[in-house]
Amino acid sequence: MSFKNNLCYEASAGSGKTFMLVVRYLSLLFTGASPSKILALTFTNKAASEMQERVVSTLEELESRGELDEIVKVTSIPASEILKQRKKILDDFLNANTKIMTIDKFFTQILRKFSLYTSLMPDFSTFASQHEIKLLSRFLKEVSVAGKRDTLINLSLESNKRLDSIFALLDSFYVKKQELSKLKFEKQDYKEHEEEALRALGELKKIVDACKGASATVKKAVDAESFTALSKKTWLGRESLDYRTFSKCFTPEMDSILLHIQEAIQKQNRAKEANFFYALSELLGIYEKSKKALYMEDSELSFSDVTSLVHFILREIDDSEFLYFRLDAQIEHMLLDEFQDTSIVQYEILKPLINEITSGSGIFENGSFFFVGDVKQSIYRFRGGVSALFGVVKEEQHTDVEQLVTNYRSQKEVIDFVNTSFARKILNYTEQKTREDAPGGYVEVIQNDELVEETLEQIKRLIVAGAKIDEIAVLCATNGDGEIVKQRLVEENIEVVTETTTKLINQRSVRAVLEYLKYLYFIEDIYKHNFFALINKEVQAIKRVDLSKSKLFDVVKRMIDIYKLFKDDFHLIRFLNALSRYQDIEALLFEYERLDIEAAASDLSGVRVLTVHKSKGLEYEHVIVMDRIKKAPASRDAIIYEYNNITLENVYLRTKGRDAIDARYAKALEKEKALVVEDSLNALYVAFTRARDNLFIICKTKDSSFDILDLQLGSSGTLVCASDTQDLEKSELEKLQYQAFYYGTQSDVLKLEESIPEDLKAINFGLAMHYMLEMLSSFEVDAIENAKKYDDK
DNA sequence: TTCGTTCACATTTTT
DNA sequence: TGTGAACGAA
Repeated sequence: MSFKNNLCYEASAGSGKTFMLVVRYLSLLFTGASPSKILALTFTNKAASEMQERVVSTLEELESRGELDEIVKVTSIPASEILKQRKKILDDFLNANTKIMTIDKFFTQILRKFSLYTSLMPDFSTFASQHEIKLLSRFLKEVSVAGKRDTLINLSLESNKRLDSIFALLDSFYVKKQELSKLKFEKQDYKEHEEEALRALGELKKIVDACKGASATVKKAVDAESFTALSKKTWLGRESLDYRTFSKCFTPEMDSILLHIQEAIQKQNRAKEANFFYALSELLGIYEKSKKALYMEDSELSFSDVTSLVHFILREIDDSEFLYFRLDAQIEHMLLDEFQDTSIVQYEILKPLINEITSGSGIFENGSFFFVGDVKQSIYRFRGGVSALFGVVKEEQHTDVEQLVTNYRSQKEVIDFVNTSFARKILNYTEQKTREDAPGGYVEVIQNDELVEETLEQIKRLIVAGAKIDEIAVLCATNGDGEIVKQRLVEENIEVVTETTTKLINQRSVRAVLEYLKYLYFIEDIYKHNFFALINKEVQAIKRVDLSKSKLFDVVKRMIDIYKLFKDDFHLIRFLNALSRYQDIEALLFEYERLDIEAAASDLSGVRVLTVHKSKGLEYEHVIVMDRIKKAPASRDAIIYEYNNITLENVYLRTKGRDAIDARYAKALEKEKALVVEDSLNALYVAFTRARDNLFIICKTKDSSFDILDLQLGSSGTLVCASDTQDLEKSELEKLQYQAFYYGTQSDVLKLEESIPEDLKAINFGLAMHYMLEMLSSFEVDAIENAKKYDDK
């Protein structure tokens, strides 16, 4: 096998994706590529640091690592030669400015480099989102100035949407701006269609009125004063009115009237939708302008701002050849992880670079392109990920495709279960193969509406069977579910590590404090009631506090004393700590939504509780997948984006019942629904494939998220947890290796062990220093403190 | 008994 | 935006 310059792996769960990424990376190093010219992009910081660490640890222990054989195969360099070079390669890697990072970080770096093209200062900071309240007020001001207030008000009234949801839609348009630019929206008249529909309804009414045995129901059915009332009638979706309600009065003429009404409504819907999108795109310009003004002012960008700006810079600026040249000079090889989660814009940004690399001309003569992913594990559509991109890109770039089909993670029973569960549900599902030395495993599907209790039972059962507590993971659908499980386990004195991301400000105790402060500030009874509800006490009067005279911290502390609240509550202690960053109560009340601090993590050791989404890329000996406690929310994205492969073909406004009347809309809706089903299937696939040995699935009887899989209740295999003797052997083995490392005779090993920590520290310090100096706004002592704070996230 | 309508109600995933 | 319960009518 020779090195392939343009290669992709379809890597199903547990098939050694990270292994192959590391092999690829190292193969490049061993064939002479400079580490600073290899761009390796991941989606999470966790994955990026894991890869960085794996590269180092693999190099350190290369002679005993499986990667070595694979590198030999890929590079055709003999093992002895590779081992000879190992130390130099490792040194080079540690000393180089490596480019293993998240895709967002990469884009942020590009933007910093070229920020002047957008009149931005390079020291901007990035957040998940911009300051919403500020943005909103700015936007409203700009709308006024532009004389578009009527547009906004009409849009809100006619679509029956509140300002905040309009705002959300604007943002959604902003994110997809580039894709939407191909679609044109025009203003249309819809009133004529409404009149037409009502006129036809009148005819229907006449027939019913003339009918002697007409029931009250049928009379009510054809009674509608307005178009809105008419559009709510459920019979509109019928093919014929020849059914119970109309039966006594039915004439064939009624059906032709029905058809007539349906056509009018369809036209009205389409016209209104066109108007809606027209108005939305009119306001989009203002929205963008406000966003821009705000991020210039605050030097604070959201992730989507960064992406959108980078796209703008690389596309719109005349000098783009020069820009790419500057980028290119630093990148020859590209490795993309989890490619199925990439969004269209992200790909559009990378595309010119990839094209250059795959065409193999100029400085890219020796360049290479490589990506891995698994469309079955695409669960980030809501964030813009388009899994169809995977297939399109491998066609577009004529990439060699290889499948990794052996699962090195799980035992046979788990793999068999996953195969049978998903083979009939996922199109073109490739069966995963079991590795020979993993014939065991245990899977049980349990139905019990007491989800949390059942989960607890299974955890106890695992512990009794000898499972180590750190090797047990509970995967749930939402962060809230995770919190509930955690609390229950704590009650049972079982140690828990929550990896759910629950914001500090969502904690009960913190919310109570906030409600209390809101009451002091706004003096609205609602906050008082909220406060006492949150602390489980009878509502009583709250003593007023002069907020201008007391320090925020003291006010809160006194209040905690008075109400004897939440003793030893870690969340509250964290919150008190965070209070110092707010100057006064106003700053707090208007800014706290953006407080990004996460709730205090519990123990270091214990049962892992996390969401399925969080669990991606992780693995555990024993996995319990718990059904969602609450029922799934109804799909409520107001805009349906219709894709054909990766091209945005059309947008629709989600309207109840419209699918019965409008075939085009029905098709788009069906596609959207299929994608939603695919998302939930993929989420389950991710969840099930986290398990190495034992997998428990706990379903409820109604509205179960496992319904789509038609699982059989029952168990297969035998429940075995790593026994004590095995554990002993294992730890002894580890110990031996460890000692050899320190007291071994090979001097180079010893030297390596000594030099790495220092080198890393020195390198990191150097990088940090360099970066800090870059961020320095002026050569003054005060500026240093500021520069130190800039985080290159 | 069954069909149809209306009303009240519940409600996510994250770089 | 769906969905189950409750109610009303055939």
